[in-house]
Amino acid sequence: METNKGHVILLVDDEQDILEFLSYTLQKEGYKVFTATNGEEAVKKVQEISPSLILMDVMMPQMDGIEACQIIRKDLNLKQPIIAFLTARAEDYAQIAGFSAGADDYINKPIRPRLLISKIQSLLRRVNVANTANTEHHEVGIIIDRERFVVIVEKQEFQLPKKEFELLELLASRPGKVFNREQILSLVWGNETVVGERTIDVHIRKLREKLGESYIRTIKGVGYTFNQV
Amino acid sequence: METNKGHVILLVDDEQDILEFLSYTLQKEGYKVFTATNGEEAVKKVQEISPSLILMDVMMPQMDGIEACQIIRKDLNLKQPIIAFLTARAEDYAQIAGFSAGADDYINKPIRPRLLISKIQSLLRRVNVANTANTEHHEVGIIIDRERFVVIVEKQEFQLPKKEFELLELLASRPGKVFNREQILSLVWGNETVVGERTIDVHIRKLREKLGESYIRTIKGVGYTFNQV
DNA sequence: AGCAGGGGTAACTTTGCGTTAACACGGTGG
DNA sequence: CCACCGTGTTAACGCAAAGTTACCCCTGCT
Repeated sequence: METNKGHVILLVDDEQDILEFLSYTLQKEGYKVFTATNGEEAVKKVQEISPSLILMDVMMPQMDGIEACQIIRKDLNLKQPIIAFLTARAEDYAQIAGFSAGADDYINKPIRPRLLISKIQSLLRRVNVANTANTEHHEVGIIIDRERFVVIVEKQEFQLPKKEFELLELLASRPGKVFNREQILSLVWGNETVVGERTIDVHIRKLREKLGESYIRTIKGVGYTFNQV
Repeated sequence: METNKGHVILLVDDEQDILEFLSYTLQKEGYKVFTATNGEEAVKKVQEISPSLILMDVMMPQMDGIEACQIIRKDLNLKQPIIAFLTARAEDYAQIAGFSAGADDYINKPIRPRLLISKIQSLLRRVNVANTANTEHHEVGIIIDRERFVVIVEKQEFQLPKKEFELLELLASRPGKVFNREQILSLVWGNETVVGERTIDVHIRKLREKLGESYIRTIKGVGYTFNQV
């Protein structure tokens, strides 16, 4: 899936071994990877390369991850990246502090590569949605907030059930693109699960009921698309 | 960083060499350092100087660290300091006892100065986080006081048990963010401990019972979130 | 020993999401 | 004009997730 490629990831850890290992793993997946060995350096790099995602150790010399996180979050000139902390066990409190400092997720050491990749994918999917949503939402008037699991349409906030949310998230991730039923099924439901075709219609119906008729358009014989304009 | 300065640290160890060495290291970083050579002395000093942080050896003559820790924790008149034990590696058991006596962390000997500094910074940040959290949550109508382990909702004060407190603390650390069960389990319970899924529900229930129904919202199939507004 | 409270589990209930089934409707081609 | 296809719409049902309650074990205190 070429949507994974091209994302810029910043790795921050004081241990060279870990940096190399992760760097290798992620580059193999097609990401552009940059590194830093402490918080101070990380903040500088963020300004230079404006990454989509930061994977950062909590405990580091010079400036630790939480402090760096706070600084990045406060800088309104930055394109805000997703920040995930790497933590060893027994640092529970640091994790909590991490959340209140503005972290989006955490990943526990020791790192399992496969799990890491899949977490990264799901984190980066947010960006697609958030970005397109943010840029488009002025025109479209819709905001999809995955973190809070709410959708805001014309200043009205909706709390959608899981599947409806995921479906909307998919469609809105690329406004104008027509998703066919096969794609929708495999992206929202997954490749294994087999459900009847009518299921999609029903969820579309519920979405239209809540958001209004104008957001999702049917292309007969093809699929559905999230309305631009 | 300015926030580090001005913190009062109490060192407790029976070996004069260590006291001097640590004293020197920490003073160089800008902390105000006091010392004691046994538990008894430590307890007295705490009352006098009311430190933010205590670094204390476990094994000491007169009164050992664990006993001193218990006494300090029980004294409700004290501004509760953060307590970290200094331990040799072979004292695993003492560490466990230390946590149940109310310790916040432990630091293994031999002490690596840089690591020590960074740990201290992260420990002391708790105080800051707790403080900022207090002000933030005023809007929400809830105050979470980590120092006194107390939650205040609409002017009513609650003494929560540890697990309930930690769970609430996590959720409230980022109002609006949805935490899934996996995250909750690993952040509140830790990664190794395996507890049944229903355990979370039960604690959520107890919290709702005490705080009222409106603070914690369930997002079915996703997780829980602390309500804004 | 006895008691109290925290923490966890087990078992049952409740809820509401996701899915299906059944039918309606409109366009299209034979 | 009607048979068919793709989709819209609604109601109903089953099931998994969350709620709830009671109970047990452990620890600490008296």
